[in-house]
Amino acid sequence: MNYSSTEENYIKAIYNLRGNVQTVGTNELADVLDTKPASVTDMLKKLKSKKLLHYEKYQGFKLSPEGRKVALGIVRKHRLWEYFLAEILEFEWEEVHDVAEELEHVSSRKLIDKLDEFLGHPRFDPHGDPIPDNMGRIQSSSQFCLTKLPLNTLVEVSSVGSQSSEMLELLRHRNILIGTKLEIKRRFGFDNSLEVKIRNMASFTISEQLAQNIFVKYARKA
Amino acid sequence: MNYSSTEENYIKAIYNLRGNVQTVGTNELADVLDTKPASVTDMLKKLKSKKLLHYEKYQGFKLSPEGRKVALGIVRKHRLWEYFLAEILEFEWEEVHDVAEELEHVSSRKLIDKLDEFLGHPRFDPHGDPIPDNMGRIQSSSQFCLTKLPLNTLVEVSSVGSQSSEMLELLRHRNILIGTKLEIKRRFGFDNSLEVKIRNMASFTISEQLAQNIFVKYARKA
DNA sequence: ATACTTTTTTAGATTTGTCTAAATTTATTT
DNA sequence: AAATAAATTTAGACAAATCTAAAAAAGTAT
Repeated sequence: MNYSSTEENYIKAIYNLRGNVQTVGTNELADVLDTKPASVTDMLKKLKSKKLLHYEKYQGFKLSPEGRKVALGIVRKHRLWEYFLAEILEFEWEEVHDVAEELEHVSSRKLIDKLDEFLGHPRFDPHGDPIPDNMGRIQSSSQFCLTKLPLNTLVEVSSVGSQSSEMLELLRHRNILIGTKLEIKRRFGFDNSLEVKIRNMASFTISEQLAQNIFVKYARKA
Repeated sequence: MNYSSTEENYIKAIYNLRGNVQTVGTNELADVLDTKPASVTDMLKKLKSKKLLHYEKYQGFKLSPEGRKVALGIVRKHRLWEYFLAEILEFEWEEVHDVAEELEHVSSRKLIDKLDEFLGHPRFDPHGDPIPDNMGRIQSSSQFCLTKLPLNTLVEVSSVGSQSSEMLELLRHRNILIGTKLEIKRRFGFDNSLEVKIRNMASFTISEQLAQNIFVKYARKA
């Protein structure tokens, strides 16, 4: 099945609003899509008739399994394009979102799988959000980017966002490896650099660019 | 100004039908756009009101200078994406067109200029058609691809479509340089390979892939 | 120059996605 | 539980791009 850009934007917005768990409201969706509630209602009927969501009037709505699959496909495209723009075309990371909003609606399946391959199957986009694979599987959300970590919380490094040898060299030099336990002591607003503490070591600071490529999960204090 | 995908497709089709010289007919345009003459008439009025073409009813139409500028912008995007698909993502050259039809409507100017830079400012797409530069200048049409050359016509190599060192090495080995005079003696339909003759040398064959990267202009017999 | 054919345009309808304004349902107060 | 507020849906309209069927203009033939 192929869906219009508008339909895709609705699906994606519903997905982004609530992974898929709770129910979403009409006003809320109108708000993020920058449109009117009446327009949302019209589209909901259409998406329901295409079996992309569960919807009963006045009762809210949520994606169906099929709708979720579509959403993950769009998210995959969006995040791969963001990665391409930032890593290959050297866009600043704040600039990538709007362009990716357009690119994500290009429909060729082969395009996106070839792009994925060319990029080396990255698992996270420049914002640290996970990229679904070509089967629609997404990294468990218990993992997140170091840039989003609250202070003084012990976590364990679970993956890195790129395989560039320069970055891996830097990580090795800092003694940051998969499984390393660390916490953030301070955040400097000026350049978003972070002061990092690893047990038994003096704390040190790392740049925002590096932090964006480090993904962690909560560590049991054990 | 930003134009809809549909408007862009009309502009591009008019441009492709006649560089910009003669007048185009309604039926003819309906035909290449796979739509009906009545729809074409409607769109002509709209494009005229936007000053993208000269049009008087029943008298045919052609692009205005502004329309031509828009057309060249779209052609540039189309051909750069084709080049990207073929050279970077390793699409077969017959596959690139349809995907580029979608990508060409992505509007970011920065995207296309960064892409151009990343690709090394290629001057020809995988079909041998020239890529307009970011000022809308296009290689003079007196230059064309070796694959489109009639038999037994003396031409002079004027440029090559890629700078890959492997290809340049092969060209050097064949004694094909910018300025080399040659003619095509035979075309083999099976694999589209070409038998090439350079003065004072035994003729030899070159592959379709290589021919696609050789651009020539008519040589004065001098 | 009259009749026929082809091309082009008009008129009116359709689809998609949107809107406003009014009506309806659900939720919250008191 | 009645009144009020908030969220949601309906009804009717609009713009973009398309279509069909019919009318008008241009071109061609005899």
